[in-house]
Amino acid sequence: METEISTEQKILDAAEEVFIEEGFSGARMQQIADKAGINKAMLHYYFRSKDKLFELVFAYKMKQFMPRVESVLQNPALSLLDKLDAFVEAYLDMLRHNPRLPMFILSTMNRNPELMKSANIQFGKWIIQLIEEEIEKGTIKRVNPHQFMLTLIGMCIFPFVGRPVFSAVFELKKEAYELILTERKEHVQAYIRFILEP
Amino acid sequence: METEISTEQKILDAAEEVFIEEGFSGARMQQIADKAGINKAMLHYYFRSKDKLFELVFAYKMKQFMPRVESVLQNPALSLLDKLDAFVEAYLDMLRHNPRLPMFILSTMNRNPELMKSANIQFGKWIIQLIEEEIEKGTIKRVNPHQFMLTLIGMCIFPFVGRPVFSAVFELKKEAYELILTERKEHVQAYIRFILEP
DNA sequence: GTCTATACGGTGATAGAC
DNA sequence: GTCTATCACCGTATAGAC
Repeated sequence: METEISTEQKILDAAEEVFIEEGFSGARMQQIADKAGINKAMLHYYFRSKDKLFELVFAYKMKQFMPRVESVLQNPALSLLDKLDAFVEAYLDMLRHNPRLPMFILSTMNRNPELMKSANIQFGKWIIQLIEEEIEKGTIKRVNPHQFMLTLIGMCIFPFVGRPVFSAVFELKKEAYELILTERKEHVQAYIRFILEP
Repeated sequence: METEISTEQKILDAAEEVFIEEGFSGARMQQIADKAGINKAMLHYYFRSKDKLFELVFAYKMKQFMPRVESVLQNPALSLLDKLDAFVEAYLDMLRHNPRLPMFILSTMNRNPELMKSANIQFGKWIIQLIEEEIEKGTIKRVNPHQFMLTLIGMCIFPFVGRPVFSAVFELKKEAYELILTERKEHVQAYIRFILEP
C-alpha cells in the first residue's frame, strides 16, 4: 500500500523539514540527505546547490503561508464580517497544521526581505479597500484599516511565533497552551465583531 | 572627547550586532572581530568560544526584552488600566529603539527553548492575578486573561517581527510603516480600554 | 541515477612570539 | 594583551566509476 515517492520529492520533503527546523545557515546538506535516505551527492545532482534548494522550499512554503482568500473576498453573498470570519477560520486551521511555518517565513524575510517577490500579494490591497468601502457605507465602525489588519494578523500568527516565550512567561504547560490555541479562533472572531460591528 | 571603551566591551557590542543580524549559526567570528576592530584570536582570549560569547549576548538581550514592570505593577496608586497603559508605553518605546530585538529573541527561543532559564519570569503570574482580581471586583469586563495578554503582547511585538511581510503585503513604504509604528501606541491603548472598560 | 572518493574553501579554536 | 601563523575539522560541491 506504500505510495511510490520520487527521489526528488523525498529530498524536497526532507529539505523542508530541516530548513524549517534549523533555518538556512543552520541546515546541513548531510542532514537533509540522511533524512531523505539518500546520498549527499544526490542533492547536488537534483538541485545543484544549497541555495537553489532553499529557494524552492521557501517559495513553496511562502505560497502556503500567504492566505488564499480570493474566492472568499470576492464572494458578494458574504458580508465583510463573514469574510473575515472565514479568513480567520481557514488561516488558524492552516497554522495549527503548520505551527513552525510562520517563524520560518518571518525570520527568513527579516534577513532577506527581497525574497518576497516569490509571493503573490494582491490580497492586501483588496482587504484594505473592502474595509474602507464598508466604513463609507456605514456598515462597520470607523477604524484605521492598517492598524486593524496588523492586529488581526498578529492575533493569528503571534501565538505560534511567540509560543516558547509566552508559555515560559505565563508558565503554561503543553496542554494549557494547546487549549489556548484551540480557543483562539473564537477569541479572534469575537474581537473582529467587537471592533467592527456598529 | 572619545570615551575609552574596553576591548571586552567592544567585542560584546560587535557580537551583539552580528548575532542579532545573522543569528547564531549565521554569525561568523571573523565578522565579529572585524566589527570590533580587533583580531579573531582575541575573541577566544576573552570569551573562550562562540557558544560562551553567544550565551552572554543572549542573556543580556533577554533581560532587555523582558518588560521590567515590577514597580509599575505594584504601584497601588494606579488602576489596572493605567498600569497596562504604562506597560505599553514603555515597551513600545523600548522596541522602537531595538526593532530587531524581538525577532532575535523569538527565533532563538524557537530553536532553543531551554535558554529561557536565563530570564526572570515572575511578571506573567502577577499580571494574570491582577486581571482576575479586577474581574472579581467588577472593575473591568470579564475576559480570558491569557487570550487577552496574548493579544496585547502580540500587538506590541508583531509589528516588528512581521514588518517585512506586512509591509510587502500591504505595499507600505518605509515612511508609511514608520507612521503606523508611531500611531501603534495609541491604538493599543485604545484597544485595552475598549476591551476592559465596563 | 546512484554511489565513493575527494577537492577546496571556510570556520572555530589554539600555539607561540612579542 | 595583542598579534601572526597554523591546525583540525566541517561544509558545500564536484569527479568519476558503476
